[in-house]
Amino acid sequence: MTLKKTADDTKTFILETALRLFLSKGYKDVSYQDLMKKTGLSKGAIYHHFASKEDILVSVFEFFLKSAGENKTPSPEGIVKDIPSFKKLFLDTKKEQFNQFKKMMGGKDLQFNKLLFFLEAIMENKKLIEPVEKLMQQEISFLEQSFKGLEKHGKLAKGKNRSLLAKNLFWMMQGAESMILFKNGKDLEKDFLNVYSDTLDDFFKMIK
Amino acid sequence: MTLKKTADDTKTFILETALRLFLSKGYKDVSYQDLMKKTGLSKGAIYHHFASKEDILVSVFEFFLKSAGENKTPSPEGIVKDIPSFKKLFLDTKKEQFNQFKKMMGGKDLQFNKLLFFLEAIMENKKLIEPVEKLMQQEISFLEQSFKGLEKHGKLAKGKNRSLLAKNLFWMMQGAESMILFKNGKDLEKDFLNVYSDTLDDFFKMIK
Amino acid sequence: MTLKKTADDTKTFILETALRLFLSKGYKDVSYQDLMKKTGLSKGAIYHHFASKEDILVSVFEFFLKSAGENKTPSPEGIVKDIPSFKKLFLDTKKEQFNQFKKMMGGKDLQFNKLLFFLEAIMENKKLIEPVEKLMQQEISFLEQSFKGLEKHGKLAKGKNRSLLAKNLFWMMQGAESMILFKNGKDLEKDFLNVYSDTLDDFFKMIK
Amino acid sequence: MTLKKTADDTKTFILETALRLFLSKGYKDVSYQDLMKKTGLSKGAIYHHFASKEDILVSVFEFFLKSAGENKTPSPEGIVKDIPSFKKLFLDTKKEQFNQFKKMMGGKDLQFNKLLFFLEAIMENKKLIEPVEKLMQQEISFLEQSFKGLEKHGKLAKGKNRSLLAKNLFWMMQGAESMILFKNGKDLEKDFLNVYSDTLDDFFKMIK
DNA sequence: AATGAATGAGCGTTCATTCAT
DNA sequence: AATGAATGAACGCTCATTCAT
Repeated sequence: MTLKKTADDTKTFILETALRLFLSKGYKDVSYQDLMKKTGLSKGAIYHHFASKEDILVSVFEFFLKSAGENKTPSPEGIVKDIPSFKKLFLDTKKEQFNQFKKMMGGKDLQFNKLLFFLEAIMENKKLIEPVEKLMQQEISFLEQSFKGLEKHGKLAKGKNRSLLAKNLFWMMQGAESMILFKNGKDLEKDFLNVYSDTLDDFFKMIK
Repeated sequence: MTLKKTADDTKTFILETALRLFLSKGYKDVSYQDLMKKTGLSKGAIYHHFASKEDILVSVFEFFLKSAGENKTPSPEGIVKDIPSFKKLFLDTKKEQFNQFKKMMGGKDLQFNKLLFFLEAIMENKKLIEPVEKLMQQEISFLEQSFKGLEKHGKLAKGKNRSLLAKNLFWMMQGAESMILFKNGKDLEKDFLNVYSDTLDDFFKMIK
Repeated sequence: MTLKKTADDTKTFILETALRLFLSKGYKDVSYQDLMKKTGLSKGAIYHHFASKEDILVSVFEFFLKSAGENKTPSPEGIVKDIPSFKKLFLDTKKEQFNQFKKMMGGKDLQFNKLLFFLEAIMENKKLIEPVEKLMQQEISFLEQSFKGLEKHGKLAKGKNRSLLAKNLFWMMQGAESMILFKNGKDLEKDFLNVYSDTLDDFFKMIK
Repeated sequence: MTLKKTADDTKTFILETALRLFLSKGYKDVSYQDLMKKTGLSKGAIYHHFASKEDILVSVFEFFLKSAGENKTPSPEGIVKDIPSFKKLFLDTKKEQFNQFKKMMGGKDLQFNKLLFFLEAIMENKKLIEPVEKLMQQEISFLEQSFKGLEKHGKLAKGKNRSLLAKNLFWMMQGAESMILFKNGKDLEKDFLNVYSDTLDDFFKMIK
């Protein structure tokens, strides 16, 4: 067992640092100066691992997607039996995602802005549109399978267009989420979880 | 009637040009160089009218909100009688907004990104949070009054929480809207209107 | 008797304002922006009265010299009878100069820096060297005549080179004065008067 | 021994160039354009070595003081035996300082203005007040020890306040020195040395 | 693998000045 | 006598990138 820092370690370390910075300040506002300061590496070292700032962005994006995709609950369909269990699963999954984020952000603050990160990334490189859409589709799938579970246990009227329900719930979540970013809450994590919980309640109230 | 260019004309002209640029490239990516090129004015002239880039942003923002707020349909409650009339009113309103935009954008391209504009503006100046929220609230109100009209004519079950319906529909719209930006459609306006139409259909299907 | 503001009034008003600014911030650091703000006039108005910033400097300089030259005690030779009367005359003259300054500076602060003003003025326009030297020569003359008075009343050994004494005392004063500017005294006027008093004492002690 | 240009070489080279420019034109009038032209380096390169223009000023100032402080005559007290030896020591010291300066200024012109440099530096950064005062105090000390030497050899009446004499002579020198700057002499060095010589003569004549 | 010296274009901003009104 | 719209050059500074070591 050796403590020697491998090239991969350094690359990953740069990616983590860059992700943290991108999420909190936005891609445009992160400079090599910032990266140097936060990584403790020289400009040359960073250029040795990544060909350009855009390269960093793309790599960070992939890194982010990989991290975000890791903690997938295997089969919501088998878990969700009724609305309370759906809600619990959803909130637990989100909590887990937050913990993942916090770990990524150095455990300190959760002052990130995913939306800005996505938008800037996509403006800089159109290739990133596809993975973002895929990520969204994954989340919609997760919801759809949950609805399937509900239906199986008679908690959702048969014949409902589950795919449509899932998509709409997802957008409602997204919209409600973005609202938090416009506000200046103290405890971002709590705000998010509250919004998720309320939105779920509202949703089921709405579809009766 | 005179053709003399007044100071206000120039200010408005700068604001229009800046709005166009901000919407298509984002605040960060618009430089005084761009503004000079597009307005035909010198840097000094622009600074004569606006104290700083941030001042331009704030002024553009107010200008944008004023423009967006002008074409308000007076009373959706009186107009909406059933779902088709709701849908027609909504789409007509959106079409009108698009025309307003297109006029603003010089009639040429509709390659704008409202979301990025809002996010960057707010990141640059927290005072802009409030007007954005107000604008959103106005749109939600519009929807709520439409639901009231529906209810009055028996097209919506009595006792429904109309405010909740309105908010959720708004978020669904927002989410669906943002999806368009991630895609690379040829005819942005048609894409938007289609999405609005589909989303409305989905919504009413969903709440039965 | 009329209250109408004449052109001369405005010119003088600009000069006073400019002098105040030059003395407190230095020529280089005073912009037309500053002049506009402090005079309440427009750029064009200032340019109407003075052809350029250098023109303002030269005019201000003449204005300053005229003001400084106005309060000349007519004949120190007739007044100075002994060292105490010399000291009194000198300090009174300086006090009078300060009052003149304070009036000029709007009665408020005495945070001026004559030395910087002279140096910058001269660097900008070599023609200003001569009047500065003349002003200095006037002050030296004042001292020389005082020494003449002392000698006449037997308070100064006959045969002393009064011109040399005057010049040296003047330089000592200048040096001591400049020292004040390097320090950050609270009460500049008191500091100056103390230094003058001490320097005079030292001087007479020195030449026995 | 290698001819490789090290980072320190470049830093020192920038400092030398900046000092030269500051002394001849004043801090305010020296731009990065000037620095680029005179050093042959790019703006970015200069910024790589110094964080800001103020940083350059402070560093130049320290560099100047270090250079000025290097050529200290060890013990004037042991060397000065009579007025001629005092005068010789003083003029030799000044000549040595001039040579140092000339070397610094590239051997070419001696069109510097120490006074303006000090004033501007101090106005830009109050921390520089202290070292300037210390430098002045060193020169006064030098004079005081010379007087001690004179006294020891009976060339100065016992009981004279040597400290006071030194301070006053220093200010006379300063005043006389500054006069040179107001004039437009052809041979600055000769002018300075003449003034020093005359002032010393005058001084000893004055205190008899 | 990593350093940091150097580049050159671009940034937002301030400046003194001109001129039509 | 006075306004203020407009100019264009210059300012200090930051940026992503290159490259010799």
